Amino acid sequence: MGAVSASTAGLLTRKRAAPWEGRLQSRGPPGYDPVKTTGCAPVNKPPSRPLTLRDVSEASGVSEMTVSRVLRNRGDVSEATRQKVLQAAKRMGYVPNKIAGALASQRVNLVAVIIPSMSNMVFPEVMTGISRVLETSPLQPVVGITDYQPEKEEKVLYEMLSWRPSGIIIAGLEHSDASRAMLQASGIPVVEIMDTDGEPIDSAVGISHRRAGREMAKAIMRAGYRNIGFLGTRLGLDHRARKRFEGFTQALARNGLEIADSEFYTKGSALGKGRELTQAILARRPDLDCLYYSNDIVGAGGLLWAMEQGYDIPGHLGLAGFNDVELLKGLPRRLATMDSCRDEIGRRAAEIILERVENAEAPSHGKVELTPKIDFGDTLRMN
Amino acid sequence: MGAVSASTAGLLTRKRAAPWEGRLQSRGPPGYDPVKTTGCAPVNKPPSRPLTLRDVSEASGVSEMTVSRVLRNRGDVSEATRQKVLQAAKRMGYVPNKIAGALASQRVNLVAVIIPSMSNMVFPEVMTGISRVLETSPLQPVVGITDYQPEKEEKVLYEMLSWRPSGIIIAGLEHSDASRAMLQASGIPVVEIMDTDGEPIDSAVGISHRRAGREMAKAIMRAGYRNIGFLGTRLGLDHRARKRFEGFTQALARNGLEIADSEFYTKGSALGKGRELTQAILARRPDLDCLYYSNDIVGAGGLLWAMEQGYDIPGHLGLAGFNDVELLKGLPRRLATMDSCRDEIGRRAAEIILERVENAEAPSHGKVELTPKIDFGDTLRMN
DNA sequence: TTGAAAGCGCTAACAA
DNA sequence: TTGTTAGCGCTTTCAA
Repeated sequence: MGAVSASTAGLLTRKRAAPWEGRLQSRGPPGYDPVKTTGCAPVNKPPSRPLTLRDVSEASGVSEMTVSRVLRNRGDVSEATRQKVLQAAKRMGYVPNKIAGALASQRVNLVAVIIPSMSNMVFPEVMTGISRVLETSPLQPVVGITDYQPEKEEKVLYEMLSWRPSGIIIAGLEHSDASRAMLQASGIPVVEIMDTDGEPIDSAVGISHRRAGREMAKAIMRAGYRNIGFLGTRLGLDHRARKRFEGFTQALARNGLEIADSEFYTKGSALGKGRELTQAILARRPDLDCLYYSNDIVGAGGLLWAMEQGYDIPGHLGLAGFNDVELLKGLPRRLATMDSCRDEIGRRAAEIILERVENAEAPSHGKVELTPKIDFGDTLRMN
Repeated sequence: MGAVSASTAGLLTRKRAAPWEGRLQSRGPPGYDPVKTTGCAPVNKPPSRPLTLRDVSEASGVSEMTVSRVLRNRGDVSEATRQKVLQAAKRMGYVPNKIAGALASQRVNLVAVIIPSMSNMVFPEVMTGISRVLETSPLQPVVGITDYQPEKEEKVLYEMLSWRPSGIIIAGLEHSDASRAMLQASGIPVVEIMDTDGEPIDSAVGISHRRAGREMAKAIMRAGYRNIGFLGTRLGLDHRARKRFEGFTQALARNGLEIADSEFYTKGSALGKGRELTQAILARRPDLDCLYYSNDIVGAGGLLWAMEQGYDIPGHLGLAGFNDVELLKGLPRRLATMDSCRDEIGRRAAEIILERVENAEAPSHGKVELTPKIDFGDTLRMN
């Protein structure tokens, strides 16, 4: 997702400042009629130069400053003047220049959101949570993608910081030294999301993936499974998947067990890979009685394949994934999984940014660790 | 997806201007060491005020102007001065202020990309195509989401235009009058994507969804199916789905057929809905011999359900979707579908923007209509 | 090769 | 309630 949605405070509705009085602002298009108005589009001279406040000022016979005030509904302006300005702006199709506004006010109502990928549905869902909260404010999210690469994270971060956003939400706690330095030096609120296994730079909201791995291991062992395989993306790029794996093996180890076998993949359709890898691992180790997948999509592939093969699930073969993706709701059986609290992570992160932007003195929240719950679905014995 | 990736031209590598000489610029972080450098993070005084060019100028004893030149590698600067400036900038952790730069140069290297949603995997895939092309240039995509709502499109568009981007890529050909007016008045290149059934404002890249619907109808009829049902999202919000439906029914009509029954949904897990709706429609009309879905995900749900029920596919029941999503590759059978050319649409759109940004005189490309191909998969008879 | 001056379009702060 | 005056941090332009 990306820069999203203006909020609704209305120039045209005369709504005066919201909670953001004096610190933040927002408004809808003054220069254009509401949706579906037919006819009366703005004057149609192909403009060589974009319109400025001065143009509106001249056209309306009101000083630039007052025009500016009307357009932001700040300060007291007489209703008459107000209308004059609004009409002129609307007629001309004036769109304010935020570049200039931001430079003058030293205030940029953007929140940089830096995430590894958009193809992994987890991140769009986090974005949804973020957007929902920011929509109630004048802040807008702007997204940068890192493709799980620290070098790219560095570049994207640098690029975003050069726009002087009001806050940063960034996935993960692992960053290059340079990235950490930039974040530290930025002087704006930073919320690291998705993970709490590590030291946040400022605040962090997420779950402990080590713990998630441990909990799932415990549930699996409690259900009596003993020969356990692990399937997933190649670890290393994805710190959170790696931490789940670590937590998982650690919990097994505490009970004197270890992973019997594992399969990893790097690219390709996750669902398709789930099939292939499951087939491969079970061909090699037909004695396996439980498979833990690094995410629900590979898990779903495995489930489909295993069902076709007629495996007794969860009786002789248990299956578990991670993420609680929406997609699972349409599978023939509900795959056991663990909610990764994506929506709440997004919302909490955005709330922290909002709070810090409104009150620069507000203290860091430190780590906010959410607790994911196991959903046994139909693919794991329950005890 | 969102603002993505800087390109790689290197301050530190002395690479002089690329094809963008004089019009565009880009560079990597000067103030920070490359990834994983340990130690020597920038000086760590919590900065009350972000650093400016003047700070670097003072620290290096070089005029602001020359510092600016070095940092953008523009104009001739002696190697000695160059090094002095670079070192100072790096040591201090200076990050240039693009707000100021953009205001002064009247140039903003951003391309606004306005799409309905991120949850529909179609759009992230288009974004990937766009990013891949823009990465070779100094332009960066910035995304706005409309949730399929014209009012929101208007707001997002207004918001984005107020940042004075260099170009706009926007999904669809249907916009409110106000939005059209803004696009027209913006004076920047506009590429409407995904659809070619209609009149573009400037350029358009996409496929004809009416034609896509017709082609699928013809293929279905050619294969001998006669009692055809339609399942999908409620039409109206999604113009492209509606156009496919129209094309589909139109082609049937030409052969004296019409849709025997249909089911629509608005929200919920698409896969889950695919199951439910398929069950519902076949319960009501057991005589149906083919189902056309408005997208592959609902189609996949239907396929899974129908297979469980033991339907003879494609013998007694044909199934077809639309979009060619990656996900299908892991299903027990390959659902018949049609590629929507998402990657190419993204790439072509970005290329058009690039061309127009480099050469303001370049003519509009008008409509670029791509041709999707039917993939019969395993769920449609081929004759 | 370097520097000085003049804005870019807007808003903060103050004056009227 | 309205207007005036200075910038915001950078780049353009022109002069040295």
